[in-house]
Amino acid sequence: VTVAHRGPPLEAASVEEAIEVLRERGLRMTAARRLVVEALFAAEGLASAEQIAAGLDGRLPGSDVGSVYRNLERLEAIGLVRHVHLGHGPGLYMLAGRERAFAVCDACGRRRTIDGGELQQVRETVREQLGYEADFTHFPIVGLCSRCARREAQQERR
Amino acid sequence: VTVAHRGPPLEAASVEEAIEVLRERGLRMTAARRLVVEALFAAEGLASAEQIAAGLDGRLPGSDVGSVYRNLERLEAIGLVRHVHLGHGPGLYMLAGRERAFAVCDACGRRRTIDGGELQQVRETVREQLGYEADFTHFPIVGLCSRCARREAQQERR
DNA sequence: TTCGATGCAAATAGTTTGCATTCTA
DNA sequence: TAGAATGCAAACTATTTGCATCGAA
Repeated sequence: VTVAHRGPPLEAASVEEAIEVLRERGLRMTAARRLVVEALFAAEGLASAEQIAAGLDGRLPGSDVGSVYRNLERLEAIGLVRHVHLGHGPGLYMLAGRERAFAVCDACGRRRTIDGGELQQVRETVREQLGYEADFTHFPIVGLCSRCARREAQQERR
Repeated sequence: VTVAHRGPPLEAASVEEAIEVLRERGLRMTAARRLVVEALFAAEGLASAEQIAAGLDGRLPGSDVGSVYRNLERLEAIGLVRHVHLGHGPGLYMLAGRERAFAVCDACGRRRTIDGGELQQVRETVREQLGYEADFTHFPIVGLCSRCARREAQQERR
């Protein structure tokens, strides 16, 4: 299953920087590995293992899915990469770096990126109410976006 | 994938009541269907499709997994059942009824049930901060439970 | 020259689906 | 007795793993 990385995520600003981190952690630099890292930078957001293996639709060389999974796992173990589950599809991978969460609307399905700062208050409230140090980076916040909430309220009024 | 049920969940206090609801919704009552409902009542919490099909380890007759999935889907569509994804395993099903959420600790893995009331404040904060009408019933709140948070803080101090 | 990493294929887990048959309403 | 639901098996999606081979350090 997933190897949880404890401690702060690693921030890599470029492919080269990420590769340097890999080396420091004792991982070898190979073509397949480089591809995974490049794909994650190129994706500018989220990508599934399948997409990475396919070279993001042929934009990059790509490689074997099995190896992609193994590499994502290793990169995740050292804190360079993490993944989210936004719904019922495949897990989606991203560079760890800055804290970012997601909100998915139950009605329209649109998803929104949430900056870590926007969650400070929410985390504070969760701490008070539940005594939990919440981390909203693995699963999204699911619910109704303001637009859909408004629409649903209207429909009920009829 | 999942058929989202919109509107309030249905509360059924007993197997008989649930069956009545099924009938009202035009669903036929069959042995396999009854088993799914009985299993969910007997589970007193969460159960996977596989577990239900196995009759909760032989305590109940059980039936075909495919049919169990189909039935869970139908029951979910009418709002009698819902499911959660607590981690990387199979989806876990429960009777819809009362609002309940889950919190899972990243470190010790323990999970806790959260009553809907405990989340009012949190939902309020999410509304203020993100403009979202959050629903914490599909994915758990992940993070560190107070005990593990304390332990981690101690270890860092060293 | 040694292991770590790869590619390929097979295995596994979870879930969905096609179809002939059964059974409820 | 029409059509909803079942059981069984096959298909499918996401992910993991065994193993012979390759290549980075």
